[in-house]
Amino acid sequence: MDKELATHAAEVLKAVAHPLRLRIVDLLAKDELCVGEITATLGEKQSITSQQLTILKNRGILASRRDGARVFYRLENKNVTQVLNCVYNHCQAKK
Amino acid sequence: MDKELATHAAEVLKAVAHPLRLRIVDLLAKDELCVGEITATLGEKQSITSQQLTILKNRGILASRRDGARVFYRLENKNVTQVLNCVYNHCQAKK
DNA sequence: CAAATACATAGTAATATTACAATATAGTGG
DNA sequence: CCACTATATTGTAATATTACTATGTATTTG
Repeated sequence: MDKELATHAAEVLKAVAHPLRLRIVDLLAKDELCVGEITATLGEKQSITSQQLTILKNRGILASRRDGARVFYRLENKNVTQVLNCVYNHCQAKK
Repeated sequence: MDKELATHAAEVLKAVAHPLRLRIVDLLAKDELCVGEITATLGEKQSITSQQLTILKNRGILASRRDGARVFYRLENKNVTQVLNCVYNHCQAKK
């Protein structure tokens, strides 16, 4: 297996290998949402949510658009959903 | 999405979110191999390879058995292969 | 038992990640 | 412009990860 591919794949995996980031991606799988909605839905602090949104955006998982005072985030890398489904199926199968 | 599921899924993702660990898992997808073979095939240092094998074993991804002086590692968590295939497909699709 | 081979672990310095509080910036309405 | 809402960023301490060297342990062979 290609070393470069491994490095790239590891970056993608690291990007989502965090409980809050996983929940954010899961939440945005359906529609785009603004930061306030994401924060409220997940019950996390504003600054932490924003921080993790920035990480996901920088790593190409999410994209954002500003609409007035609000910023909406959406899933940019749709393939990530499939990766997560695999992991979820695996986790639930283990129960 | 369940917070607990997110935490568990994140742990699995973190376990494989490392270039060398990904290459190890990929290598062991076919058969079990001993540490020496893994080290030689991947061209990494012995101690680092052993360290990463231990991490993968502790996190339930691999299992091992001793046969004389050698220790063979094998994929214990077969579901991980599917997760990795998703990531690889994604990475290659992006090219 | 001694030497050699195979593997694991300890110690460590550099770096990355995390959660948090505090503050800054952008936009809206009056 | 002012107050308010919405989001982003900064600074920081705690913790985790990484790569590496050196050393330890287990096993086989002579």
